[in-house]
Amino acid sequence: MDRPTVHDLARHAKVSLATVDRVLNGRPGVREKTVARVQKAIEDLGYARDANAASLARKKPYRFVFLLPKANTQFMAALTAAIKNAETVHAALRAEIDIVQSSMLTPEEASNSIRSLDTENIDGLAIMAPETPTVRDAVINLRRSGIPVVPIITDLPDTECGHFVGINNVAAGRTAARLLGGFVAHQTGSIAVIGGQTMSRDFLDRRLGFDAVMRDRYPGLHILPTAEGADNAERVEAIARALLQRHDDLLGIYLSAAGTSGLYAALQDHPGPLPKIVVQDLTPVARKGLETNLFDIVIGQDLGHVARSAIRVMRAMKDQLPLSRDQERIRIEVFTSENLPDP
Amino acid sequence: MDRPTVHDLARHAKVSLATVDRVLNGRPGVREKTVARVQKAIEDLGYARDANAASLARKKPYRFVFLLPKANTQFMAALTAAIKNAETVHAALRAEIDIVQSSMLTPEEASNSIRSLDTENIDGLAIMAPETPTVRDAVINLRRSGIPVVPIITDLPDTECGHFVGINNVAAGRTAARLLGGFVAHQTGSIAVIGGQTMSRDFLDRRLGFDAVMRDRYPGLHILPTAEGADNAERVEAIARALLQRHDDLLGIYLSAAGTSGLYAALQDHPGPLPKIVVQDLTPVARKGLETNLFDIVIGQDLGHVARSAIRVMRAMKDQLPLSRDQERIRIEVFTSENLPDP
DNA sequence: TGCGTTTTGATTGACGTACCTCAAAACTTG
DNA sequence: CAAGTTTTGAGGTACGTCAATCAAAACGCA
Repeated sequence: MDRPTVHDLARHAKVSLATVDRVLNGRPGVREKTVARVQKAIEDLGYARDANAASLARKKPYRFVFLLPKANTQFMAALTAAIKNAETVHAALRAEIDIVQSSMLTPEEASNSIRSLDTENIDGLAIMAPETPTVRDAVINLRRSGIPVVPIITDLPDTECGHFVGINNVAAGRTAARLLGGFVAHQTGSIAVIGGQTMSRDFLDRRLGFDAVMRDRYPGLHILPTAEGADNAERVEAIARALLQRHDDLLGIYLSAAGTSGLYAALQDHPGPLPKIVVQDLTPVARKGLETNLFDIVIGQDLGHVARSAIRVMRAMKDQLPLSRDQERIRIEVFTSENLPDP
Repeated sequence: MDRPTVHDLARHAKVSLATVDRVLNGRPGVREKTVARVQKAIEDLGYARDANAASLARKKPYRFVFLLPKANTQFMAALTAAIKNAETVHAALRAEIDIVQSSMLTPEEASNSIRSLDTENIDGLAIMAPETPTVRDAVINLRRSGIPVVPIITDLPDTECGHFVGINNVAAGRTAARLLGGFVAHQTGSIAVIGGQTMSRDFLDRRLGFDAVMRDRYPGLHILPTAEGADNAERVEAIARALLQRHDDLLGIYLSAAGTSGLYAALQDHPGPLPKIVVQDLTPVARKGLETNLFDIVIGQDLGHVARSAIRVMRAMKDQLPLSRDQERIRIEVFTSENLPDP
């Protein structure tokens, strides 16, 4: 009934402890046949490494890297803060976290920043990057060389990563549409969507979901062509001012990317009734927007949960531990001024 | 820079390892003066027990009890399932979980079920119970005798428990009001609230929040007197049918307690347009209600998170470990048919 | 002061894994 | 089949805590 140990593995596979250890920790010098025998024993006995004993015995801490795009947004500030905080909380896991921020505006920059990582001394990589072929190749390379890679915030499909840590962005867009639509469905008029970086998968997914629900559930509303805010507050502000001025039937705006403070500024000194506003991510200015009733809904994700989950997932991948899908699922959060958590 | 160990404590407090161990694990036979010296050393060095080493060395598992009201609702079924699941996920914590369900319909029953626990062999208690003076006294008794107690789902204020695991129910009610109000605010008509057990603090808090937001933000809507659904599907069904029949200006219903299947049944065969529906807790029937568009919004909380968090909190209290408020905060979830998680 | 009692010290062996060394055995290759 | 290389075995130490033992010291009390 007790959990099997390495000793049980050795006995069952008819090899020595040293060999089991070599297999478990990927050390060289074991014939394939023997590796297979040990792995069969792992299967047969349902062995799972005792995480407590492992991290106790381990001298060197794990070295995990978070590779993030360099952007001067409140969202990125909140994300890096959450990662740093997770490091201290997870001190028991003996994980050292490096946050690497590098410009990823072009596909070349993005894949270069992946390739320039010191892959020798890395136990895992959590990455937020645009989905381009070069990025995909660079990530697949890392995976093939045995390094756990976990996409966070924005998914990288078809990169053999196995697990994405972040919300379902299609569902987030759908939710935004449902709430915004529900608030204004009794009227006829137009709805605007302000987007971000075109290469960014998360933004594309959200728009996809938003458009689908608007089309199917609220056909009476007119969706304006998506404006490119480029995650930039000034651009977003200009776009928002133009929208407010030119469309007197504007019922709602969904800001599905960064640049929230631009929208806030535009709304702040707009005379007359405001459209319903849904924005993405509970940044400080988004919170202020809710508190001042300029914004109605904020769709978000718990960045602390994202950071902690990414660390757990990298560790589980590194040590071939099972992970609980249930615990690692990041939930879409819906904030109004009524349910803001304490800052 | 390394974390201090028991050896450092012993040296700093000028006592032996054995004495440090006695203090740390509450074993008898240490003078108060010496206890104080050791505790000062803990303070000075910022010592925190290494959870990995502790759970590795520990022979006997922790014994935690979840004391829940006996009720044949889908919510309770989901809660017990989540607790059982958390036990297997947290196998590494060496925690054995007992779920005790006992009737708590009267204050006497409730406090009796607390008193009848075998407090000798318990390392912590997670409790969901109505807030009555007798319950409060029983809980305070437990706390005074050194047993960690954690209220879950519904809070027990003023019981010296230190931490509540569950959502802010006032905020949940406020959120329900904001969304329901937002959906119907352009019309005039009435809104119904169906409640549950009167003694239940969570339900009272939700109604409080709901009423406040309705009053302040949507004064045009008429709130009908709260109907007592008693967490019972048949009663709720009867109430809902009566509401639908008698109030032809009924714009929305907030079901803030159990009995969701009754509401579902009443709506299912109601001819004509339906009011907007907000229900509490993502039970199977609530999910079906969203999928079939009978319900609009479900307010919930992640029961898996509640169960895991309660276990972590009990363990932290038992071992005097610090806990991360951030990680233990349970978030209010807002579900629509657009963001239902995979079952 | 001497007695018994309480408090403290010194020491030891788990717990399950990581990581290291050295030697023995099993293979390969010419 | 000998020489070299690769693979395997045997064994030990360490990680930080728990839990227990036994002896020594400090204390209270007559």
